[in-house]
Amino acid sequence: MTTMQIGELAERTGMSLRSLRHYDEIGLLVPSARTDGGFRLYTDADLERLLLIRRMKPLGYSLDEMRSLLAVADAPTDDAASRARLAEFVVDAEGRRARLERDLAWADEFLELLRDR
Amino acid sequence: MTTMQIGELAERTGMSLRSLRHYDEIGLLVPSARTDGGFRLYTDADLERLLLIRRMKPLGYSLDEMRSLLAVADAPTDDAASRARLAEFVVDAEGRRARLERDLAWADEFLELLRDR
DNA sequence: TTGCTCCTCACGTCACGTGAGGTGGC
DNA sequence: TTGCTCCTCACGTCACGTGAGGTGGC
Repeated sequence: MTTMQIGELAERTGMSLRSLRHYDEIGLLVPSARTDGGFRLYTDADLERLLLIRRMKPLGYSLDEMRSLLAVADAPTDDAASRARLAEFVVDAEGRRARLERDLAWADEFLELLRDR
Repeated sequence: MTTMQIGELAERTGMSLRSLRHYDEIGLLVPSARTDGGFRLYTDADLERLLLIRRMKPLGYSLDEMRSLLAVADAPTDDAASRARLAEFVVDAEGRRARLERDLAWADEFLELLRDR
């Protein structure tokens, strides 16, 4: 199993070391292993999870909500309750997506105004 | 001169009362007047300024940066130094705009993954 | 006069940033 | 062995949220 230290994970994802340590502290992204000396070791699965987190950030989820969503996404697909919760998340995410697109439109209005000066 | 109280401004822009009071505290958006009793009174010009602020928010400016940018935008157009600073802001804003669009693309990746489950 | 809207403290929160002081590993 | 990377506190910051307790204005 190939692993990487926190610095490599940070560089590959553009996240800060502090953010990764924070995600560990609150249990959002706990490294799969540690060296005897205490260095965090991340696997490719950890990297994938972090990329999911990174994709969720623009939608404005709190770290707590991300943890819930990842828990539901990791749950077995044949569990009815989990499927229902997942469906709720999708509806919510679509609302957030619409707001993000509205934000982009606002930003473009701003750029137009700025260029017109 | 027609004015409005903080509640109306909040409702018309979707901002919280607390945010508007905060913008007043730090000098980002100071109401043009107050009643004798101390109620904030906002003009249409104040509303326009707030709409500008709202358009800047998605680009991730700090409130301090917004204040600087608004100061430059309000400066006379024939001042060479101001024009130069404005041009810098435009370059910076375009970089932020690109990042925002990248964020939207990431969000869409997330939605795809979520729907595929 | 009654509510509804507004006011000012002032402490709390969320997601980290930023040193300080110390140690692990190729 | 040297230096670069990592570690854990722990306080600071930014943009507000959230009461508490009190007052203004149609």
